[in-house]
Amino acid sequence: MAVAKFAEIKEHMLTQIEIGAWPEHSRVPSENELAEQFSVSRMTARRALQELTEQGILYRTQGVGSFVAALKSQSSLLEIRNIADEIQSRGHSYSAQLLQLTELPCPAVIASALGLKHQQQVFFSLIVHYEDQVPLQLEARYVNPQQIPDYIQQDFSHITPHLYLSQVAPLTEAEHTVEAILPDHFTCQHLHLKKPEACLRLTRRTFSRDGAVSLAYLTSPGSRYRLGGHLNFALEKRS
Amino acid sequence: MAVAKFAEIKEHMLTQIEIGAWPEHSRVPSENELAEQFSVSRMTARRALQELTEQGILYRTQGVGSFVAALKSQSSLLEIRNIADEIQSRGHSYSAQLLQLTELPCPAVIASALGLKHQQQVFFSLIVHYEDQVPLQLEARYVNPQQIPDYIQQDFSHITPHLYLSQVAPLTEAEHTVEAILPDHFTCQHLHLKKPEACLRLTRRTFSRDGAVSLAYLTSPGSRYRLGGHLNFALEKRS
DNA sequence: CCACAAAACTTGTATATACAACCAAAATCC
DNA sequence: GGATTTTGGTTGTATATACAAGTTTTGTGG
Repeated sequence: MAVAKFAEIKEHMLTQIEIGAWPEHSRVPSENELAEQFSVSRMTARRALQELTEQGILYRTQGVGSFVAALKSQSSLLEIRNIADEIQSRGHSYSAQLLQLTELPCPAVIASALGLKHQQQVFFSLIVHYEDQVPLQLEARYVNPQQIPDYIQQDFSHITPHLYLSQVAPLTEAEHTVEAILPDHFTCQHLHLKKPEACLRLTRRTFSRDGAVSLAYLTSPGSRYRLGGHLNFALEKRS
Repeated sequence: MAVAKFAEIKEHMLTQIEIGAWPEHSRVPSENELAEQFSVSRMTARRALQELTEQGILYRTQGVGSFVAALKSQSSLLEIRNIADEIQSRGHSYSAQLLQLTELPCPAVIASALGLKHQQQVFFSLIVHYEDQVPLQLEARYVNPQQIPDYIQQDFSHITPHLYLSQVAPLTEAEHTVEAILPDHFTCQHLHLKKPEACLRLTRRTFSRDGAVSLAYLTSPGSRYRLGGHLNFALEKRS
């Protein structure tokens, strides 16, 4: 089977929603109707409806029917984005300046976060990301050399570390913490802040199947950046 | 059927994982084995495995088997928590002080966020949350009176607005933005800050089936609070 | 011993069927 | 007209079966 039938049905339904043929809160065909239209069993049609529901694209009520969910929840998950994409999608120009790309002995905090031994060598990169020539984010990143041995050979003026890493080592998870801090002198300098102002610091630890890959500290001035737009957390509870 | 069979199987498997009987990356019973153990059809056993996989608790490989996923991804989603629970789960004492609970004409920003008309009446509450007598968060909340007409009659010294709202109007979505700000004088006062320091401001808009329910501004000092612990964003991409 | 084939087992997809639970609208009764 | 019951449609759960697709183990032939 080239492509699964339930996937074809999903495709079709997504298209209908995207082109506006099925507006928000409108009713979509029932399981039986879809089954007949696509000449499949009800269970197969059901699977398409089911998965779209899990993705938050439909909602269903027993005894009533299936409906198109509000679009605002759409872009939803998957917000581990590349800052370059993020800036460009706002229609602004992106550039970056590489300040450091070295190998250094691992500080204790980093070692425990990456599952390395203290003083073991670790890759370190320091980059400033600019939006329209204004510094938007200072990225300090530690990378596990056991998992990404070629990290230090990359040209990070053309590709962001995050994009490179996600190409080389498919992420399985990412762990975040967000803090509000007053930046030190060094950070202020690179972010072109005349005096310290409240900054967001996003700490991001990424994992692949084989363990922790990298630990990044992403610091952005509060006046220039905010996190989210819509960070949609899932509300699903374990059943 | 009191409780669905597939749910019982999930329960059993979750227990085994939680008590450590099935460690990380260990193999769990196959579809056929589960089907026999629980005297159900393979399709029912499959559903249990399937849903646990979608929740990130298992991972499966065709032709190989099903395995327990790494625990670090566990607590994961569902981080729309009650601040009272959050504090108490850290073993600290929680208390709250209600500063205001009124009805007022809707500012334009709030109106558009809640889908109300400008100057229409809206409920407003202002609360300080304390952890061990130290102010941890200032909560300013606007509530849609069309959806929650009884909001203003509640006793928020015994129940947090968020908990009350989630009981009355089941959330379907929540939208967040996170900013770093320097608080104004008023906020400093209520958070017992002698001088302004970097604060996290989480803006949370919640929705139920019928639209926007409430808009909350949650401000916490950066020195006392950080967001996440582990905000695990899902990496699932639409198929 | 090694290479290859076959078997056994796993998950993935699909079907046909049955009944339960739920809801809304239509029909009926009073 | 209004309350009640019936009916038909919808989603939810469960089963038995079949075959496809992938991996590992076993067996066989050389």
